[in-house]
Amino acid sequence: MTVTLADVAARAGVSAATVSRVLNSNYPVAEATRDRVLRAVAELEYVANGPASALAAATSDLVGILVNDVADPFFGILASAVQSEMSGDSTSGGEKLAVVCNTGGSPERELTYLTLLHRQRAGAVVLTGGATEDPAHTAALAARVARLSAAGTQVVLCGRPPLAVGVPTGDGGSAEGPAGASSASGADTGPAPLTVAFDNRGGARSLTEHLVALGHRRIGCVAGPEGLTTTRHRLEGHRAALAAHGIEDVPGRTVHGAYDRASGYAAAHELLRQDEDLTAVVAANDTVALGVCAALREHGLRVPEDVSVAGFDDLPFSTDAVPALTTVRLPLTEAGARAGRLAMGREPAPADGVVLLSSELVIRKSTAPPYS
Amino acid sequence: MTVTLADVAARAGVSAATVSRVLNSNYPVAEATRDRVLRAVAELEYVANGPASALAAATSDLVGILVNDVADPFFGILASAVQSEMSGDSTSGGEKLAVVCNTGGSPERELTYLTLLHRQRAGAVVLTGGATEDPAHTAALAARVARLSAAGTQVVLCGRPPLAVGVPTGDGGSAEGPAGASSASGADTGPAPLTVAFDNRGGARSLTEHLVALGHRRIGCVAGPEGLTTTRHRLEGHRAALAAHGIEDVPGRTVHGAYDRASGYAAAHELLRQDEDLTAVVAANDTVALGVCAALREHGLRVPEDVSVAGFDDLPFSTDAVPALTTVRLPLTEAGARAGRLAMGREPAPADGVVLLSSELVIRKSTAPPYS
DNA sequence: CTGTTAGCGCTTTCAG
DNA sequence: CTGAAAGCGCTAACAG
Repeated sequence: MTVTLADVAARAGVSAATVSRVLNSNYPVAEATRDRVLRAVAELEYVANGPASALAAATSDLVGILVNDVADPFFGILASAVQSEMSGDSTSGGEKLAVVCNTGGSPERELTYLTLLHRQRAGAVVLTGGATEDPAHTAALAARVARLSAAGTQVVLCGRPPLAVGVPTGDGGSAEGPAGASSASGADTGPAPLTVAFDNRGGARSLTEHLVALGHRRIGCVAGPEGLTTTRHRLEGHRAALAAHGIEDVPGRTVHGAYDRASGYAAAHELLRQDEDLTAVVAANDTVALGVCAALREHGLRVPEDVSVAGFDDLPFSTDAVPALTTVRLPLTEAGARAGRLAMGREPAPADGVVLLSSELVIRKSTAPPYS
Repeated sequence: MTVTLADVAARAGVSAATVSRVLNSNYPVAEATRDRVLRAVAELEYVANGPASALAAATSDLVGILVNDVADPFFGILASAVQSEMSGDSTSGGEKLAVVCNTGGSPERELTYLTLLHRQRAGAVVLTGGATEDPAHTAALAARVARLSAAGTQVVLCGRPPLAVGVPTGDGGSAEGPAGASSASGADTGPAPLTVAFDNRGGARSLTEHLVALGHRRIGCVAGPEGLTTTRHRLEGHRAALAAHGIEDVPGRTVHGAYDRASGYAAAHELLRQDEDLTAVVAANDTVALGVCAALREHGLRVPEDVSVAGFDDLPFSTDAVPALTTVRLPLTEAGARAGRLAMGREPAPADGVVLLSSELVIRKSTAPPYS
């Protein structure tokens, strides 16, 4: 049936052990023998059995990348960067199978994938995007991550805050109830989770401050879904800017919604219904901003003459929008690349395990001084 | 160290076989026993060893999705659809690890991933996006796919034409040279590769015909990268429309480039240099069309008053562009879903193994009759 | 319904 | 430098 190591060994006239050694090049083998083996491998079109190697070696060449939504360029860019850094880029022959898993923003699927990856004994896992803040989920996630770490898997969080550590068993409140008889205490805590975070708070703050500096006072805010770290941080930054300038944070001026265009569209309508005289709107991200612009246009409002609109992330299409979007640029590619390198141990981890990437305000055409 | 099946068996007071049976629920087990086992699993926080199962059962729960560029929404949408259909959607407990692999458009990486997936004994693999037409690569790809099929992996091509079959060993020309002593002849050819293809040719043709019907005669064409099936098909459709209406296909009016914005931007400048009087431009896809629009605007040309522009794919942002893009809608989500179902054997395969999905012309604001 | 018995294909000491 | 042998953790016949 399918060609095995033994077949190759037989054809090359050596032992299986030798074939294994040349294939993994982790042990000295005579030049001549190596050639013979390699030839046999080619002739037989041998393809190693990954599961078998993984089982025997207790480690696999699989590394995972979790994203909230593959169809969203934000994650696509991040994933692409992480991935190209993880795939053994022809440097060390260590071919890694870097795979991206789509959670669709569902906390359950996130946990499921983590388990699946753990099952496969993945060498590393990077979790991208904002984290759900529900306590039960946070606890479950921390537990999964701890187990992964204990199993030797390097976990890297990218685009979300560091995980609260030291969450041992026996916590109250959690729905599940893993009982006592667990493994030994302490000891094997594997590699500590690392983090590459964005300065969402600072970015949002400077964005709103830009608007305030322009003269805006009645600023609407289309925030992301509630219960997501990213949403909270951006909102906090926005509010901090408002507070710093003595502008009242009117509740009705903030609306929550998904990170997509439809949500921006609906939110803008809602915002306008609450307060017809808004002079500016900060959106949860660029995609949402596009939806906001569309809704505004339908109301006969011009951007930025009548209402200024700002996005967040600076995705590629933002520059093509009409008018080009004022936004906050997040170093997505750098973040992904560093997360990938950290995961592969190709970059020294910072002492506190956290890399904070700064954001940059990008002023384009969608914001201007208020008309009236 | 890590908890194994045996540990669970011991704790539950049963044999390993029984634990395996309740975990895989593929064999009758007494209710009481099952509960006992499940409890032990929970208490011990047991996570099965995937590689070990895969080795013993000779199949893994890994399924792969190859895409040219995760950061491109076209692939993101496709991948997302395929993936949600592949992940055991809570129906049958069969949790699959659906992973997407980013080839970055590189033929070599495509082959590498195929090998890696084969190594992992993936249960299914879907290859998305246009295929490279280089003969050497096509042969290598066909060989890899044949080997995957022989290994029992269901291969599905999505968004690319069916693979030419019957490519046995001993072909001339190929760079590599797998020698004789291969396996037995014929016999175990596993599941035949399936295909879900788009009607790129027809879509492109109707798009150009729309332009011709509007009165355009000097139509520029920004085609995708050469040597890609998708590029060739769309170009053929465009030319067929031209020919059908007796319009000369001036060579200088077609420019090739990548499927990205920058390429559209550069191509439009190039096109304008060749022929200042172009009245319309059909772009390789929507993203490219955006680049074309930007370049046109820089030239002081209005869309669609001075020059009409059309895209392809109908990605989400096309409707938000100003003006909204006339384009050809490809049923991306349906294609991905069907490919996923086909891969999982959840949908009967058509007799000839090919599902052809039709495209639909979407007329919006970026095309209009020529000015002069 | 449940336990026993063999491996799955590879890596890895441990001796040559 | 190379071979022999002992599993890695799980599944899959077979017997009970």
